[in-house]
Amino acid sequence: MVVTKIPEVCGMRLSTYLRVLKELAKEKVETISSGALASKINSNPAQVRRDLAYFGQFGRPGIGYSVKKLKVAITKILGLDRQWPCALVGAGNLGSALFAYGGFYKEGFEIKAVFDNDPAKIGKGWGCCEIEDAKRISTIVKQRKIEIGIVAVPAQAAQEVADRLTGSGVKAILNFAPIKLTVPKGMKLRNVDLSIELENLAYFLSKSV
Amino acid sequence: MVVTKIPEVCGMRLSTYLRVLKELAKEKVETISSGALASKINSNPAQVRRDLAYFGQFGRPGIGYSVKKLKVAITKILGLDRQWPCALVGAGNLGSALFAYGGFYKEGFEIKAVFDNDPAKIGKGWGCCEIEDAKRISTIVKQRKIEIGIVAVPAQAAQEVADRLTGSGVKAILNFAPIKLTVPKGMKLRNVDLSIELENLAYFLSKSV
DNA sequence: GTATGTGAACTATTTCACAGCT
DNA sequence: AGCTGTGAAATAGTTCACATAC
Repeated sequence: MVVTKIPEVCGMRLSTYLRVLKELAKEKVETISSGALASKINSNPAQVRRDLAYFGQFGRPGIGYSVKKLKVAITKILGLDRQWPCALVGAGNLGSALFAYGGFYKEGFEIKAVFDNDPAKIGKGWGCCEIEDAKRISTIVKQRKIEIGIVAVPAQAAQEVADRLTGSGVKAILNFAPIKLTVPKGMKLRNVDLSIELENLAYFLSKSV
Repeated sequence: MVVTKIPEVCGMRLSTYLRVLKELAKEKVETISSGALASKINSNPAQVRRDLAYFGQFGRPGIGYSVKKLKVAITKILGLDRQWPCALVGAGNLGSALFAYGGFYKEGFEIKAVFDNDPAKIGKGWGCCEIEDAKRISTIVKQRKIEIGIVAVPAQAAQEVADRLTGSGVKAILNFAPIKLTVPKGMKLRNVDLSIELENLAYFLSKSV
């Protein structure tokens, strides 16, 4: 196939395919067609086939896709065939929720350090981690070869945290602070903004009246 | 202007514009150009002008946009000029974080009820709310005229919760459970999936190697 | 018959570029 | 001069439809 630009959203969809495939694997389903896969999520057969075709030829005409093989293939495409050492900054409510949320660990995202700047929290044991002083981000990130930073601090502290993370070699940041972070070029940044999600609902509700 | 279809992502961008405008209003800035606004977020002047033009003519050639007027206009477009009664289902870690996160209330999203199915939690006071039995969702949602449901329960409980919410007149759902919810047509659904966000980072990191 | 992979058609969205207003 | 609003062009992404493989 000719080299084609892969749409930005494709990665996101691969994640959802993978989730379905894992479910199917558990149920011992052996093969699945693009149509059947599409109907399990909000999609259509052509979209599924196209998305997969960007990365190779995984299916067999007349048969469909081998659940097991496709699962392995997508896991690899998404880079989930390895561990990703993460640091969580912010041990407040949101930080706790993220830490407790088991979903990360399962996919290879291992929280190797937790930081906060509240003296009352520093030193407390937290699962396997001990909460450490945010001042020590640089040292520890380098030491533990952390690659992804999760920013769960208030807006006004977020940029400084991001600077420390990027300055210590983190390659990507998942930002929960409701602020636009400035990061060096080449750094991957994703924002999850809870207010904006709700506002978006309000927008659609208002429109449809 | 000719009636044009408004891109899906436009609402999301309006939210970010609004955030900047609020900041500017605080700083007593009176007007701003599309270029200056664009440079404050990751955008460009043409995009900003186009987004605003979908909804009317808010700017003045040679001058720019009145910060105050544009703020009011976008607030209205996004449906944030009113209160949105919300129900939070799930009083676990994530639920707590969402409840504690003040950002909602500020924008008119008022959490009018909190539900859980854990007997140890039911009855406990939680800020102004009392945690109520998830069995009572229907009654209370109707009673309090709740319009938006926030689902912060484990995946296996999410569909049932969603069914109860939609069955009691909720018009939109913000879903944090890592599962594809099925909702009646016309219902607005947004998903925030923490694992998928992280997976997406991993995907981009893997690609760029 | 069934289902893939993929050019080609189509649709959506962004960006250019400029007439016209302040 | 500076900046908006908007046709038109360019780019991105989705869906069709069919040759081909099982």
